[in-house]
Amino acid sequence: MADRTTGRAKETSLKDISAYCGVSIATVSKALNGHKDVSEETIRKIRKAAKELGYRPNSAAKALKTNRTYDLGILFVDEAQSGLTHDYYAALLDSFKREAEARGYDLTFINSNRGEKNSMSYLDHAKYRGFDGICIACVDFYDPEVIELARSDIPIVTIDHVFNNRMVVISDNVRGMADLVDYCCDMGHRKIAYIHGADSAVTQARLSSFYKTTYERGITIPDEYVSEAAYRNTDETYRETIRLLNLPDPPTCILYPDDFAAFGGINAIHDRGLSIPDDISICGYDGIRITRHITPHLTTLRQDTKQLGSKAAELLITLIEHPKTTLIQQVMVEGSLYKGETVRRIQPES
Amino acid sequence: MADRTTGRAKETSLKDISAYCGVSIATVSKALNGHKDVSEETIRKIRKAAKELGYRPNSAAKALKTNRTYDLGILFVDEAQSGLTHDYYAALLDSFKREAEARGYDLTFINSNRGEKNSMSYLDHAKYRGFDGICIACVDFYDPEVIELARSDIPIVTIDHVFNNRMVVISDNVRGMADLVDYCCDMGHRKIAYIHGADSAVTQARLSSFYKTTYERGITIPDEYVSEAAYRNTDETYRETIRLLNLPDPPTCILYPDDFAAFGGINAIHDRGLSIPDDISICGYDGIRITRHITPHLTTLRQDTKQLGSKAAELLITLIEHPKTTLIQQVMVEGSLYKGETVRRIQPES
DNA sequence: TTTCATTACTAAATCGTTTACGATACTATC
DNA sequence: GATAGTATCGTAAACGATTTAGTAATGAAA
Repeated sequence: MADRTTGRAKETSLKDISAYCGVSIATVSKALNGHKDVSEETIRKIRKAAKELGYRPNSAAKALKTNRTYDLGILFVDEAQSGLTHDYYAALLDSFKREAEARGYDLTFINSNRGEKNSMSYLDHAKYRGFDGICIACVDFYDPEVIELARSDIPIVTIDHVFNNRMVVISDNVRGMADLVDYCCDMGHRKIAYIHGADSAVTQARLSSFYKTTYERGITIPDEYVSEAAYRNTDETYRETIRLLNLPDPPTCILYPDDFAAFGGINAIHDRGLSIPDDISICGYDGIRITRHITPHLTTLRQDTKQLGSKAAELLITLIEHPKTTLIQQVMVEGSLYKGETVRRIQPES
Repeated sequence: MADRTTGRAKETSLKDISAYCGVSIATVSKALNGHKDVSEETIRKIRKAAKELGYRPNSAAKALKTNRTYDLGILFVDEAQSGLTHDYYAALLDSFKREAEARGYDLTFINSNRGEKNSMSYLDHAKYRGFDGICIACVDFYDPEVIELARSDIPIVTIDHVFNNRMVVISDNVRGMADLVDYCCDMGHRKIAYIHGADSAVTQARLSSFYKTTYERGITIPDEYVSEAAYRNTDETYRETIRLLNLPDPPTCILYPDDFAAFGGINAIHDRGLSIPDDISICGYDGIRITRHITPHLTTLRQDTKQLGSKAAELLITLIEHPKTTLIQQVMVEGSLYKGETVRRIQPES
């Protein structure tokens, strides 16, 4: 028999098995789900029949009855350039996906079809699909729709942004930036500039850590050594790098918002006829793959995306499966310094 | 009232609205779905109640009844390194996602939880979730499970691999490689080497196009100019590049499997103290973002991922919504040559 | 012999929708 | 005034599963 609307063959259901085996639907269900009040023999019979008839459970029916979908929603907005095509987030998503799937959960993108006839808010969409839990990773955290979602009663884990009373996995940007700055100082640099990314919780953490660490090392950072450039924007870092190089007292080391943006600086430095790291040292941030495949290898702070993603999935699923006993927590994931070759050891001026 | 298993509040259903408005559930359903046998007034009343009570449809119930999920499965296996963290595929997925969501479809990853207690084949999983359609993008196309899926009765679109009687969107690798080779020839190169990727339909298309185009330009390619290196593997391209440079009669131009792999060649060339493009010319393939942000800009063939992804989604959804009238087709998407700066104009030897 | 557990099974309700079909009332036509 | 047509709404079955409560049979304990 074929479905009228899709034209596809009808799938076999519990009813078919029950008719085939001469037992009730309830027994079939229980047998297949491993309940104990079914005899060994009927279990065998039913299992065999299920295989023969090509039975596959129906997630919609199961979800309708149990209120569990074993499907996780991921909010991953790829406006402009952050998102799927962003190495850091892509790696995060990949790791999250792996862990979730290993634990028996599927992944579906959350979206609000703005502009569509039946557009829904993120929350509407999440409720509509009945996600067991949600991961908010790459998004404008001040978007009202995101906040609405974060305030809902759906289990949620967030990455790199703290919401009140919600689970969160954060990359330790304070420690990361401190490691980076410490390394530069250890290499003898005292004139360190920082071109930081656009304002966000992440940026703030890195920026304050930058100031704190340099201060602790007895370094005073002149205002003109610190400026802003959008993440992953090479044009802006190019411009800011030129500005830094033009300074009467230019820095000996420049920190960039991220690895990709660092390429803007690399170009600016080369265009000036200078060489890295002989004439000037640079650092990226993130530790994307390409940094280890260029010469000289880019000095950077590698964020542990594998850990971040899998930990997020682990926490979220624990929260879903043990809502009472799981307490909301905040997990910090350390990155690791990748020394690379773009920071040269210099003799500090006396 | 709260759900016993999840502890979450119960969602309002059509029944609640029907009670609230004093009409039948059927009328509420019809009113909300825009059927014409409901009076304007009751529609208004029901719409208002739905808003007040915070009604949200339940996708599981809808799917159960209608056999339509408005959910698309994507097969996107990220073994080793191809997949989410692969620029080309990530861009593809992004574009596919955009188009699908704009047309009212969600995206869920297909996976077979191998090794898990309830592991399913790709097909089992797809049937279980009831996807309306499937996109197979980045995967081993000779995997028996993939073939089983491709033979099923589910609407499918494939990217870059032709299955019998299935829709497919392919990047024109023949034309792309021809454009690339032609450009190199136009720049005066006659000693062109090609380090191609591992065997696949894509590789074969590029390789045969490479031979055909060079032949047409009157160039004979010695066997030692052609060798293999895995895609996105810089170590292997490094090794092969060194080999090429050691040749008694080395090439003046080297073509790489992809942009990323080209970095292995770049390193090898620099390590030899040679410069690009003054001493040797190189080309990548794909047109990933970074190629336009390094100096010199990498000459490459930019694949139109935006078009590939959106076209795939468009075709698939058309097939889903008009199964009778839609004929299976094969769509070819042209890439575009990005000239960059890594191929130098030379005087061909006489 | 009666009583009580235990085992193996079933009936039926239920989850939230959609939809074929029937029912009613009103209007227009002859 | 009988008939047909139209507009509006309701009844009830169905989708495929889970689960509660209950039945029937068996054996053991009293």
